Amino acid sequence: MSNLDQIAKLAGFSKATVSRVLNNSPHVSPETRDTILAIMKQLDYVPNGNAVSLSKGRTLQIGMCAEGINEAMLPFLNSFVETASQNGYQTIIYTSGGDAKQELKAFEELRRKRVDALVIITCVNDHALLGSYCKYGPIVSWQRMELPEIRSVAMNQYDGYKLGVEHVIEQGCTRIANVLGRPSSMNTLSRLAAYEEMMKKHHLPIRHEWSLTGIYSIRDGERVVRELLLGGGEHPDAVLCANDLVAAGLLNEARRQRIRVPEDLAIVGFDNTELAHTLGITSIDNPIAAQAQNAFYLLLGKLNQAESVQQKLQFSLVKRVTT
Amino acid sequence: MSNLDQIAKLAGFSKATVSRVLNNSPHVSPETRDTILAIMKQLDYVPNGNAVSLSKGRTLQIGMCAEGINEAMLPFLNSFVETASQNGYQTIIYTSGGDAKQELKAFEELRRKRVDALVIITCVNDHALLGSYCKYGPIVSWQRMELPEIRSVAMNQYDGYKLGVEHVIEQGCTRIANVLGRPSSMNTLSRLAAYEEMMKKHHLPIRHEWSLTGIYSIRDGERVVRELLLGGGEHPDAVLCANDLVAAGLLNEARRQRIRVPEDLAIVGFDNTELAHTLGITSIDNPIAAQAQNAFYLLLGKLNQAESVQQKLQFSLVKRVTT
DNA sequence: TTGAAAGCGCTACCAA
DNA sequence: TTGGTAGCGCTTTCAA
Repeated sequence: MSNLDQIAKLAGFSKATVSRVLNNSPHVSPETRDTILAIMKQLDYVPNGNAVSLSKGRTLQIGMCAEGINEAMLPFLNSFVETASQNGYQTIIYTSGGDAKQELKAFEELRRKRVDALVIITCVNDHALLGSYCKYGPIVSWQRMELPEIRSVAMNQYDGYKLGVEHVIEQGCTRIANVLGRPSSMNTLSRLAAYEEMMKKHHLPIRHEWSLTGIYSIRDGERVVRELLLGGGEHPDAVLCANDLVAAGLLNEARRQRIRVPEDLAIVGFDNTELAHTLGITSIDNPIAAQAQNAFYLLLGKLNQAESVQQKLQFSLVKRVTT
Repeated sequence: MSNLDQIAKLAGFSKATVSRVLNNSPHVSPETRDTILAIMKQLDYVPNGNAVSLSKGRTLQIGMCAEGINEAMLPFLNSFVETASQNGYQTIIYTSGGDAKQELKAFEELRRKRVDALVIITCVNDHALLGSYCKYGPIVSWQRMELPEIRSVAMNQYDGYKLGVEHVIEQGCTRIANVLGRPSSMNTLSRLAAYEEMMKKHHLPIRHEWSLTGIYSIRDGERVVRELLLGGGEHPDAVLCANDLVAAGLLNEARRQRIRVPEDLAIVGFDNTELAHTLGITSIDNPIAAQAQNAFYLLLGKLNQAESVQQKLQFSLVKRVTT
């Protein structure tokens, strides 16, 4: 493995000049540049990334923090990784499995200067604690946060959820249930607020036992059918789901139980993923890839002390056969 | 931001001693250690990751190369990231979007010592070219490779596919179609070989127009129904799918077209993912998470010049309602 | 047990 | 346009 020193010696120039060639400095004569480039090629030279990072004080690496990666995050992840890459940044994944200690390691890596910035997909630590890491570098979040220091690129799901509630009401549903994710996350609270407002506006009854939380996956969705639709008493005639996975599980199990969709039960997903399209699930479109781009450019802006232009985004409802 | 030098000065010891404390060297007296640790805590000190990497010549980072991340890779990705993390290694994602030039950047990062090793999920460059990067660090692959230098942790799908073909034949199917992924990948070839062998063994006709390639996603699976099952003439009575996504698309579209499953058409997926479970798709179980662990330990072994123990793995068929 | 000093490989400032 | 040199922050031998 050759290094700058060797190149400099062989070419008969100083390390400084070789470094200039490496960094495309205009202050190098064409002949000198050619000579040096030739030697580099000959020795199969590439600069050592760690040395560059140490010297420059920047790694061109961005950390991505999540409990674990699932389908719902894929559009965000792919879009972020690609956007970053186009701008010369690599993405390091830190998954915590929901362990707060483990999660904190990602933030420590920011402090240790292994990454220049951090993007949170989901996090479990106290937000204020995480916010204290902002002094080590820019942090942005997908998950909505309670602090001003860590901006979130996610949209206020209040607006999106309202579309869903409005839609099933228009379809004639009156007994509307919510199947939600993390119990007291901002998204859940926003959705509940939208739900309650719409229900009140239309003078429909709000039944708290029809708002379930902690539902995330296909299997969770299947379980919901048993909890919400198979017991005695009155059943909901519409369910708004935490995401399309849940909606898929719900739909599948409902059909298995001979519940007619949408006649007896309307189902609305969230995010409008490929899965919703495939299974014909009505879903609320959430422009996730664009949010990831916003996230990256927000970080890049802070890294370069420049203002970054953010795309304006909005929700929309895609009606399919489940409503 | 404090550094080693400041800690050393404040503590009244040399940098060497401070470094020893950092690296848990036994050659430090307890009192010295305590003093130094106290100062570190007081100054909120953490070592600079880049400096450590440069000095040690190792980054504790492993690159992961893929065209893009999709659901099928998630179990591998999550398992790999977690296993790596447990062993002190972080994972950097490099996606190429199928662009060979872009993909090569991941391998250049190995050469530049930004990562200690590389794991290939999928790659598009010439294998021999990629193999030439082995001199810069260990490389292992999930996708099967044609070179001995880059070992693959994937299993020979010949064995798995045979289970599938055998199964549908046992169910009484005779007109068996294959829906495959990358046209001339080793997996596709292995599957075709298994198919042909089983068909010959049972004296069943092999119809090459019933072997489709380049099918990956749910939507692709939906398309297959139109191509394979809706035209005039004879139709297959069983389809073995590239993966569970394809099987899901196929199943869904078949039902939409009023094709009875499994009476008129048996469907077998591959990988036995959550989706297959949910939709009740018979699938061939592929222990992917374990393969990811094998991949990591293979790399770790080479990094530490030690032999690594590999888990022995095998396929199995999970029968559900689509056969 | 501790310290001095020579790396690790590159950047960037100041002179020339 | 080029070179000298002092960093960047930590590790690791060699001596003491």
